[in-house]
Amino acid sequence: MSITIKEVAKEAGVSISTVSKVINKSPTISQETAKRVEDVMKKLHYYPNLRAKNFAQKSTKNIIFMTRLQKDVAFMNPHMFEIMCGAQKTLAAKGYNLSVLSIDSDAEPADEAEKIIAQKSADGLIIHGSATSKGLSLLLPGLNFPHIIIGKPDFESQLCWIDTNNCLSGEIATNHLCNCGYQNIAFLCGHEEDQISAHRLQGFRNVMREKELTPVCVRYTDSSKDASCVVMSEVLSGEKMPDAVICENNSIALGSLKAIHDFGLRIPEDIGVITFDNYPFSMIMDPPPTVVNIDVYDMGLQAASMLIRKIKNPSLQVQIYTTLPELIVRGSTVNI
Amino acid sequence: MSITIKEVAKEAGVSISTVSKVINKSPTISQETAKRVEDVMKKLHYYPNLRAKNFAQKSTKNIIFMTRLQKDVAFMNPHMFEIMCGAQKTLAAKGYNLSVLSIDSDAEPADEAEKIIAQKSADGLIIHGSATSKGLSLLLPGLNFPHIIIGKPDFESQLCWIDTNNCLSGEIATNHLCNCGYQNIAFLCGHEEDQISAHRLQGFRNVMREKELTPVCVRYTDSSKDASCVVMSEVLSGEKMPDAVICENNSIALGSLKAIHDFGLRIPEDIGVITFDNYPFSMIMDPPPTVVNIDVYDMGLQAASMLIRKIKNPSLQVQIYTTLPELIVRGSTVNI
DNA sequence: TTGCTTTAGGAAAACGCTTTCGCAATCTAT
DNA sequence: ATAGATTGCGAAAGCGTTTTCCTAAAGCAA
Repeated sequence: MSITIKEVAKEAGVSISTVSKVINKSPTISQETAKRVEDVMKKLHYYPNLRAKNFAQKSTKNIIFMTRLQKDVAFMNPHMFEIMCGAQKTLAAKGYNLSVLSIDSDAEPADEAEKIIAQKSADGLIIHGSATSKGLSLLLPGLNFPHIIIGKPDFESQLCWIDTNNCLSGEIATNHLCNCGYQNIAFLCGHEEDQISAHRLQGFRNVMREKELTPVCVRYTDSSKDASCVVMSEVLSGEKMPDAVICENNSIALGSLKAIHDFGLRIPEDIGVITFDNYPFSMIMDPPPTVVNIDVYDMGLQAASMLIRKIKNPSLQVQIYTTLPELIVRGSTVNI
Repeated sequence: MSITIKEVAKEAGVSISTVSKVINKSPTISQETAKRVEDVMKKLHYYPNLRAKNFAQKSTKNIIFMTRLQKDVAFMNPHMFEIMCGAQKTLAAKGYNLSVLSIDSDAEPADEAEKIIAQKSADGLIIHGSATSKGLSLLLPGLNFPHIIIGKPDFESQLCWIDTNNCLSGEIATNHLCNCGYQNIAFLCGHEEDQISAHRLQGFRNVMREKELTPVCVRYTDSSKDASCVVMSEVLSGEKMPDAVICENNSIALGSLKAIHDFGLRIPEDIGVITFDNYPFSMIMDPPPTVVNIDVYDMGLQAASMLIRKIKNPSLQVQIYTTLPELIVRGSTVNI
């Protein structure tokens, strides 16, 4: 058997309460006693049994990251893991553990959450947008269990959540183009119902109106390289030639780049291109595109620290944190 | 306070031992009693307190995935997360939890492992190659703690581990080219000291010798698009023109593709290209390359199930599992 | 000195389960 | 009918901590 608080107590000639108090740095123990006990702990390689500790303290120091995982998700959605890494970092620093729970595709997140809470297997929940549901949004507010929702802009609830401001991203992109001197700007959207796309477009329109500029056009396209290449070709053949284009996502940017090359136009001299989010493959695009990015790692950091604050101070009210988009200027835009 | 086994016992008119036995499906309880207790549990929304259970059972049903995380790791190394996802899936199915622990860059993995074990905060360890060390390899065998190492071919120890067979991958790639009819094959390696690169090259040499073919050349290059583009150009300008090239990684393939295009050669008709590992960005390469891939998700599945077997049957001896590479034929090779 | 306050440390209950052991009650074989 | 085996359930100890009280000793003011 491994060594327990009892052995430490005996070896140090004190009671187990005293050892426990030393472990937990209670102020009612004298310096000398504490020192003596600590020395014994070191000598015996004693570490408190976390299971017993959690049980006695009625806490787990465990945070569950609820999400939906499936094969290839890491390839398709690295952002989710960046968030997770950020969260893990903050949590570890605060003495918490992060564990990962995938909700099966046919399971209801609310049921899983209920079970976690009833089982007391975590002190808090970080819920990724992919694992949210109507049921969850109805359940959580009544439960008074620390949690935070990440990145589901259309998830209506009075919960703590953290998200990006895609409208602002659209504004930043547009402003950057204008500041570079581009004036005739086209906007290539993803699906019409997509909230993210809609918000980015909104930001674009805001700035254009403010600057009293008229968009060359706003076009919707499938988020595939081929489809967006076709759409971009049409735009370039249109009556009004743009000198810059905002692509709502990386796939669209990829298609657009191809169309522009096929037209024999130079980027960024003849036409500027800007898109959103920093995907790994954007580095191999030619030229690497200027993007408006959000720091998802930082989102994870923030989410975790909001959660910890909530755990330590349960009376804390609903909080919303919005990560600020950052402009990363690369080869697809330039001052003209 | 939330509801405990005691309330269930009282409500069902049985002792708490009986309830416990029902929870744990002990065969010494009659059908009727079990049914009655289960009904009460449902009615009261009772779930056993996992903290208490873990404490009493001296287990945690928790597996720690030890690795090194840092900003942008999800972008740079999606494979690690695919492994994690696979592991999570198996673990969840077996009633285990997966938690993620990142070893700080200046910390020694052995110390962390020792602490986990002493604290009894997990039943087993999945150790990613990035979080291994000499110290760990010395520590673990003596500890008799269930663990498994993933994907560090140069990590010498008598531990359970799981890995890929890169030599075999090299053989598969070479065989595929030969089967297509390519005969004059060049091989572009990464760094000379890199084990993975060396093994793939070894596989190439094995097959070439076996088929009594002579490599056009074997060249080392930096794993950057530009460097490998230069090297590939040199190869193409060499005295013996290859009709196929094996690129040891995706970056090298990218550079090679560019060089080949610049030379006005057609892929796959004039020259075949094959590389390794299925990165997301390989889909946007032109043409999408044929690759020899390893199913890392499956690696995670396997790792977890080996670990569970070891936990349930501690006398199990050292096991090594090697994932089989799979050929994914895409547009960069063809029968000629 | 006396009585009061402060301080340091110990005794024991508590946390909510599991598990061992024992004991009736029932069944089975003779 | 009786002894032995079997079955179904309960009593209680145990898991390794924390935490609440309590007490003895020390400090202090008068």
